[in-house]
Amino acid sequence: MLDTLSKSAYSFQRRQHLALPGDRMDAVHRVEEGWLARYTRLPSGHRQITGIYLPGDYCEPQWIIDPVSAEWIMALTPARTVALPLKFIELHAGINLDESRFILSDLIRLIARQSRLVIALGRKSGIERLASVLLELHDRLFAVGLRGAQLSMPLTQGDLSDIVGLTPIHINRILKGLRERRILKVNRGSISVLDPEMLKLVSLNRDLGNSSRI
Amino acid sequence: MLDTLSKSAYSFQRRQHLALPGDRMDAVHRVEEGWLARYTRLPSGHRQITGIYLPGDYCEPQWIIDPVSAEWIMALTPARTVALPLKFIELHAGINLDESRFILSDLIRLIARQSRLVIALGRKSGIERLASVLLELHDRLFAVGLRGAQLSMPLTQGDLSDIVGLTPIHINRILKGLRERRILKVNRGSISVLDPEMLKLVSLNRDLGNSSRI
DNA sequence: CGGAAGCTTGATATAAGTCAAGATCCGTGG
DNA sequence: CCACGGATCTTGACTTATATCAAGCTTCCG
Repeated sequence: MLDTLSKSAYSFQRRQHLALPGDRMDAVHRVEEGWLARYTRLPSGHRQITGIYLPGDYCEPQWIIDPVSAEWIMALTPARTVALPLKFIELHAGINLDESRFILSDLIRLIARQSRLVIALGRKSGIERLASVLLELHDRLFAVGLRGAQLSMPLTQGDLSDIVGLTPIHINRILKGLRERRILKVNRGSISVLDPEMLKLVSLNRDLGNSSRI
Repeated sequence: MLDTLSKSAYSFQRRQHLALPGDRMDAVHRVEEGWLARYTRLPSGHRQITGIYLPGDYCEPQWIIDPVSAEWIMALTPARTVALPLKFIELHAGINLDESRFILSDLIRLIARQSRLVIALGRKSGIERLASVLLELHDRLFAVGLRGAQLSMPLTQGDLSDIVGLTPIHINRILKGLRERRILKVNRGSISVLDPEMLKLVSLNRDLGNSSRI
């Protein structure tokens, strides 16, 4: 009973922020529906997205340790979350141990995802980066049981460019190639993966990615 | 007494590994001396460094939550660490609370550093990336009280290229420019920051970085 | 119906990579 | 003590991936 009382539902419109840098938070949010992003703005005005939260993820699990937001957290689509107040998931209090363990293990996944993004941005070509990111999102959706139409990814070409650090124009050209090769289905504001195996190959192999001349 | 008994000292030669991916760890290491790096290898053979550990840092604080190493951990210089066995820093056990809090707050810093690296790799030019990374390392060294000669950074141009995701050749050219502008002192295998304020400006401003024609 | 957000494509510019050749330093074995 | 070989650094010439600039198109929504 305490448990249900302690949780409350939130909903966000597209582009609405869940947190701003410096905000002191009193809850970790579990995403029920929709997509969120954490991002930073540079002096140049550019935006870099440093992580994506999907349904089932805890949004900013590190708030369990330090409840101050370090970045902007924004809904990429209309979204619903459940707020899990920090006072009910105190680390050493012996209450809600399960929930706190889930959150901490999500924290591990967050770190692993950030590492993979560093690797993609540091050492992969444009097409490989894009393929890596799309494949990872596809697999994460699949893993939480979202199939069929739900597997379509509500990302703008501008969003993608802010994840992989490329120009929207260049994203467009890469997507064109992958669409023509029947690896992706690309609509305005959404992308779906038609051929995950092929996408995997593209994400790994520079030469494969480049060969538009087959 | 228990406390001293539970900690043991390790030392590593340059290039020696502290952990390999998949290793099950039984301790978090606190770095006493020297530099360590976490990195991943790509199919192409390239290496991407995803983080640097300096004296005072806990090496892989996430092992407190999941004691399986996700990446290679290697000494960049001869290094000494103290191993803090996980069984003595059980999260919810109420023992060694202080140490466990330190480790967890280090985890937060790890995430923040990874985010900054993503931002640098995604949205900054070569010179800005290099400046950001060098400045961050400089500031971290300074913050733990390493001054003077200790502030010199034992990084090879190859190491730097694997941090910022650029060719060693290109690193060399960028360093040349920064050396000529008296912002850095560059020796074989080590770099020191002569002018942190200027380096800060370079790390923020694309135009400033480009202007070799002053 | 109009305007904004998003997408598409072409032409050109530029940052960074690649290839090539040496130079310099450093540890190690004879 | 010296010679050798490997790692590291340096520089030049050329190539390529990606950015920039420019223009127009499409879809959606108020």
